[in-house]
Amino acid sequence: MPLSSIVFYLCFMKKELVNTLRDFNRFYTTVLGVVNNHILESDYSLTEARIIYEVNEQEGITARAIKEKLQIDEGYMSRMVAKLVKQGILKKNQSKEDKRIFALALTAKGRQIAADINRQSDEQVKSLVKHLDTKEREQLAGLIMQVKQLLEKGNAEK
Amino acid sequence: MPLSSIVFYLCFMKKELVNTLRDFNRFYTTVLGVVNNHILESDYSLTEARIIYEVNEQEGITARAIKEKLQIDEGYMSRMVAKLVKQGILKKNQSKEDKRIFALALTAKGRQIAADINRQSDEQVKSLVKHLDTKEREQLAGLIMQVKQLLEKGNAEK
DNA sequence: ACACAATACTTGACAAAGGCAAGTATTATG
DNA sequence: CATAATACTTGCCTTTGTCAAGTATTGTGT
Repeated sequence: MPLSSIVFYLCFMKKELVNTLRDFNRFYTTVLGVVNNHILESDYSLTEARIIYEVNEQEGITARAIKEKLQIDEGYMSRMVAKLVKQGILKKNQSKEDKRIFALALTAKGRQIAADINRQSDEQVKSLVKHLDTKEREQLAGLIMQVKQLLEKGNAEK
Repeated sequence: MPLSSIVFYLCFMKKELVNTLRDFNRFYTTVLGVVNNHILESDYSLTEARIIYEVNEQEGITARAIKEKLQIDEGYMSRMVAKLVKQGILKKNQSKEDKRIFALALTAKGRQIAADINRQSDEQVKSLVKHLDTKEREQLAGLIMQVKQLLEKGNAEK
């Protein structure tokens, strides 16, 4: 039985899930704050980076879909898209079947920037786990996937 | 071998830790956004709530210590403390040995509010795991403690 | 076909949140 | 004792985000 499991067990006996989760949330709020503020050392805000990421992942996605996935205010979303279009990063293709809808896509420049942001994000995350050896990294990857899976189970966040 | 482990294994084969972690970060950014915005339905902002929490945890903590732990801008921190003092939630006790330092503490009202925020946070977190059965909850608690432990290992965030 | 509701997005006005740099008061150091 | 360092404050500013009203388009019931 590895030490971490023993530690885990002893801890678990004293705490309830809610306290554990809240503790984790506080911890991770700071982790994300640090990570996100360093991505921000690029010229794009966290929200912009997230939007660019989503469009890169799913070309043709609508502003509405992103807004719902990322929980962004509708008006703010609209402005962000307008700003990114103006900067030549995004383009809007109006649907012919429904003129209210715009399919979003990255321009060539946008794809370049998405790649940059990806690289920077990778760097940030790498520095987060730089102190871990191979075995611990594998462990961590497994753990967080399981966490996500459990939390997604009923909350239907894709 | 439980299904989740199989799923985990299959997933792991295809992804590297960095991608997994980044995916988790995107996921958890939204989770925390939702949780925090609901706490925010109380009259206090996330940052205020975090400050109140820290003072409640450790009476006599300084603004500087909180600022460093939560990674808040110094000026912003100062204003937040001033605001909370004005609202009768915090009090500042100037140290006699070093007049630059103020030991922060909650007032009676402050403790009341801390309790309210705690209750609301509990509710929020509970709704996050409401779909899980007892066994899954125990699992989750164990997982997140291990995640935190691994991430804290070299980053010296207390 | 036509009023009415719903959807997708936009815009204006505003407030909250946060960052940066200079400033004050106090204490530590060579 | 001059200088640096620490703890906190303040002014100024930008970014970020919210809310409500508005436009254009499409769906729905009669």
